[in-house]
Amino acid sequence: MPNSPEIQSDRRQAIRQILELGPAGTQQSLVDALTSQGFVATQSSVSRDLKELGAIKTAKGYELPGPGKGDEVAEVSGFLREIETAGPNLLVIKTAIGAAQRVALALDRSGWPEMVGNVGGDDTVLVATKNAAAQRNLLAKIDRACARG
Amino acid sequence: MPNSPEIQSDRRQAIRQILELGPAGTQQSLVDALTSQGFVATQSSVSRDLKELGAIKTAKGYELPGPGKGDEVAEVSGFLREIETAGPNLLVIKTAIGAAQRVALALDRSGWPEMVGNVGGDDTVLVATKNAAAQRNLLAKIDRACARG
DNA sequence: GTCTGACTCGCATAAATATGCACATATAAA
DNA sequence: TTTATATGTGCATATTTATGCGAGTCAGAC
Repeated sequence: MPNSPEIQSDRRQAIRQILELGPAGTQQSLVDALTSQGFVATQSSVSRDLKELGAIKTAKGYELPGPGKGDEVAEVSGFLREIETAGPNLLVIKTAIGAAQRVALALDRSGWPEMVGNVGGDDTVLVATKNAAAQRNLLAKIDRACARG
Repeated sequence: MPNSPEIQSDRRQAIRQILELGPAGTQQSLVDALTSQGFVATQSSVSRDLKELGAIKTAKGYELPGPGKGDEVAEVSGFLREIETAGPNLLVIKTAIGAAQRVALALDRSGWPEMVGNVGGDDTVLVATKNAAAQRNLLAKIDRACARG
């Protein structure tokens, strides 16, 4: 029983909030917490959500990386000029002259899993992604990072 | 077949070095890497080592938190005056006057798993640990952090 | 309307991780 | 030395997490 895309994003927002309060020991505990908030989800979905949110597992449980993860990209957002897809698994990012290396480095450090690798030239960065879905996600994430930066 | 404590610490050092090079996807891959370096270990031990090292699991695999984790404690090391054990699971930390709160906060943020909780007074912090082993480890970690700070 | 393609999800299960237990060694005490 | 206590380990397994697959839903094309 698939949900509307909205429900998914609401659920992920809820997970964010729960993790703000403190680490979640197991995915099951997150499922329970979500349930008590009226969300319906299984461990499977939570597993996928956590990956998508970029959560990390520490000795205490799941946590969201503090601000500073992904912010590397926000910091260079001023250099970005244009982003286009090229085929199903390549992004072409045009940057300010000479800024491509810096942008490429920031992307590397972001730790975003949909990115397989990238190369920075002078004013262009090529980003390889696993597939079209990853390509789409990554594009969305970069957009979001820019909105913040 | 238990090992001398030295082997354990060497192995953990080796794990540190391996993780410096890049994230390890699974614990088994770490076991293999260790084996090829002449260390004998099973997944069980690696699991325990990773917890002890404070490793985190990201979408890419196991990583060591960059410098900055545990450094919270290093930053307040100047306020520390004396550390003593009290029973098998309590540490009593004497600090500079008025600094106990700040030290307690730093300890909280360190994320060290052997710490169950702590309370800061004016010049004294009480730290509760699960047991004697955790007490010893924590003491060692604080010492190490101070050496750096 | 039907079709098609992209997407999300749960189920079942594969894969990975954590841990209780027993034993071997080390360490300390007597 | 002998004895007692503590620690580290592997094995076996419990627990937890990830994922292949099929079903359900939606949007857009026709």
